[in-house]
Amino acid sequence: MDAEQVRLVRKFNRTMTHRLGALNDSFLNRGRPLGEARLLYEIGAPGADLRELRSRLELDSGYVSRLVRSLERQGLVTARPGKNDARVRRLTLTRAGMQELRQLVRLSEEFAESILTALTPAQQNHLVNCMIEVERLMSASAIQITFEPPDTEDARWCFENYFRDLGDRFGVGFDTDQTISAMSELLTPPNGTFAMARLDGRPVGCGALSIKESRIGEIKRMWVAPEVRGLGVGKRILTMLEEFGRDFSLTVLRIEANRILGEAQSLYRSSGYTETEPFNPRPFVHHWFEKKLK
Amino acid sequence: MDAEQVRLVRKFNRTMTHRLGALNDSFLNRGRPLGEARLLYEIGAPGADLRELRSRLELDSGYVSRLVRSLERQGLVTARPGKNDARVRRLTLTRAGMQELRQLVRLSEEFAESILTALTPAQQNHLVNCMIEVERLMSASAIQITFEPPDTEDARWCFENYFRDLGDRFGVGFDTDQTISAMSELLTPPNGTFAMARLDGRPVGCGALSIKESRIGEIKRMWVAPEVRGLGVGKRILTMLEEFGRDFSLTVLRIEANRILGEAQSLYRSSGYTETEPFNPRPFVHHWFEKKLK
DNA sequence: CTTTTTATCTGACTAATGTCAGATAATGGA
DNA sequence: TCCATTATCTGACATTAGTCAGATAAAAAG
Repeated sequence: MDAEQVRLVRKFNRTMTHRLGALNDSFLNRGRPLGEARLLYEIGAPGADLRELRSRLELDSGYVSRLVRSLERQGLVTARPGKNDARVRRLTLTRAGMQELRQLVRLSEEFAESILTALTPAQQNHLVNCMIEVERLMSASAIQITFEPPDTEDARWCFENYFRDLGDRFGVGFDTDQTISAMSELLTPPNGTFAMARLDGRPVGCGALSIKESRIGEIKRMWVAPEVRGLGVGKRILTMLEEFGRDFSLTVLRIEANRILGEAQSLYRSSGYTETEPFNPRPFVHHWFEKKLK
Repeated sequence: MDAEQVRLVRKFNRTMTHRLGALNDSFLNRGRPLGEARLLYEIGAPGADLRELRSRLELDSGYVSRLVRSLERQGLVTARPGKNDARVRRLTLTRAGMQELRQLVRLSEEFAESILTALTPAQQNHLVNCMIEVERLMSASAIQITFEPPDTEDARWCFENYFRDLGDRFGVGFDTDQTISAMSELLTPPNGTFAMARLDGRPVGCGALSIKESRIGEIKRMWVAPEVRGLGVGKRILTMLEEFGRDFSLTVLRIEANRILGEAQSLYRSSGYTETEPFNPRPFVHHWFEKKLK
């Protein structure tokens, strides 16, 4: 690891902590405790479930409870039992709460503007582009990949995106609902497995492995969200699936690929997969890869 | 102001606050209150004056006093009266304190490394370059320019840099000491003024105006630190000096410039200065500018 | 040699932030 | 129906963070 680069990243972290700390203290902290302001901000215009806020902000349930109570007393938030599940409290902003939120948003906008106005238009553009790159590249390290059950709402969301992407590229609609539900058992051990990539809890990619005849696994449904493509997420998912394959003593992994997804093909090739005979001719599949596991 | 750009800057602020907040909470906060850890980190290997820490971290003197006391009790820091000024307490880390500091540095390095290792070498390079740009461009809005007395240590430091820059470009040494001390009175109202640009308290630029014969001011010692060049600091200093000139009913401002500093010349031209006859022929001066104040 | 300023310390507070162990009620599954 | 689980609430704490008004001593100014 290049020590100079590490130094520069640390420097960046320090100055950003300093600058953004100043932001949070002076802009969001207007007469109201920071915790309350943050909560108000996170509830936002569409409202939110208390449960969700707790996990998003990683706060103690008792603490959140009291914060919400305080916001209620100030007439900024209303809490009512959820429709589907009466245990989960649904929080929405009152009219006064919306007013406050707009105030907070305004302050945060002013801060952003104060950064931009100091620059020429060309510099503004350059700054924003660099920010986008920093965000994108830094997110790579925050992406976590874990094995998960394939029948959650998030998994379903990934599958839908996977099929939509396919459909977009081929100009064909895929009948997702049927395909998705049929899969759930096949993608659970010992029949197979399902890996999901998450960024701050939000799904941003997935991949599945289903075990066919003895010792042969088939990798499918590899999908990576557009905003994190090029960050090596696909490769990491593939590696996890291969490890699972080894643990289950598989000897060969196969992948189908189509003509259009060139990135996918080069991922497979660079991961040691070699093109073989069609092992399972199907529509929209033009290439067949396999790799022997050691 | 472009709303989309403002949105992107806000998004950047949010994700960075989130990511770096996680860093501060989980990495730097190892069994010790964050305040103490920060202080330890700021004292650092070379030690620091308590006074300096107070202003750098913007903390209440009572609060710092107690934090230091706590660190002393833990055997991490020793405080002794300063050599030059026995009021100013000099803080140094004990052996155990150094150990702790190394621990903190190590954690922060690990965090930086975890960001980099997720990327390919080319991406690492790109990320670091983007970070540098973001830091640089964001610092523009944090630079504050104020009128200050010209005989402080910081002013002196700026002057030395100014003369060093000149000397470097002409391959000549300037006798700074004599020139600097003689100036102090000329650059204080009503004889003139002195403006200093600061970034987080650190001087990063200066400019002076001295009032000559009736109604004529001469601008001199315009200097901008290399790391913030191109951010419009020179222009802002110039504008401040012009405002001062108007307040003192000056009608004309003059500037001398030399052949080599092309950036300076274009700054003057773009600020409405026009080239005139030599009003004060001197070595190393090749261009004379003036501007009528309205 | 006074007087003022500066740097720090101390005591007395307050508010914010957070933690933990039950209590309570809705839900889901056996 | 009964039981375990889940989501939240409540009370009782503890710690952290921060403020403010003097007190004290060294240094600088007059």
